[in-house]
Amino acid sequence: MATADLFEGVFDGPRREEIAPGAALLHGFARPQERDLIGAIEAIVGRAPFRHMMTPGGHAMSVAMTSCGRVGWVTDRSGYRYATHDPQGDRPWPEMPSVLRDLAIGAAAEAGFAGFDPDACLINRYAPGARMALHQDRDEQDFSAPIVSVSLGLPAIFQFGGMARSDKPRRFELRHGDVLVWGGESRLVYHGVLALKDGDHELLGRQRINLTFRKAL
DNA sequence: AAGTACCA
DNA sequence: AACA
Repeated sequence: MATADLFEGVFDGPRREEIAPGAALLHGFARPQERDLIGAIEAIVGRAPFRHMMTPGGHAMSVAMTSCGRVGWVTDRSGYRYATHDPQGDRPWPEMPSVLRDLAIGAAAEAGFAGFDPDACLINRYAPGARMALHQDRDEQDFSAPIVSVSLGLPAIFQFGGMARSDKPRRFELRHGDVLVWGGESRLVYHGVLALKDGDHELLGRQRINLTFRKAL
């Protein structure tokens, strides 16, 4: 039996996988802070609840969203944009907690993007069946900053494509504690998430929570 | 400038 | 599951 088999299914510390130029999958990077991250998310959601936003085409998104930080990403019939205030309640978004911000900065540095200074963190909740169609993150002002994506709870299949929507996406499983960073040549790649398979995560139950850090302004 | 992570 |  190979040594690796002895560790099958056992957390053996962070592992970095370069999946494309400028893109790194940091397996298990967020595991040490998992409880603090979940606590911080609960506090944010208490003040800015998850909601299903409307696409410009008038369809409710299957993923429920909220934000924290200087600005949050919003969509409604008038389009996509970053806004300083939560449209539901017209209050500023909750501040970005240090445990979230420091994790994102650390992951970015680990992936080769030292000096990342996120001003927005979009928090996405996937219930079973929720998905995210292939799209680009292009509502930010400065594409020199990477995107940092933290996965918590149930695993999901992430699609990582190319610069053209027609480029066939590759698939990667994103598990609890994984952090995916993409920037540089990969900053504008099309990406998405397949419909979430049902399951029961020991900390988060029947859901996946994704944190996406950006420099929007 | 137009279109958008949506749907069938 | 990907496509038009």
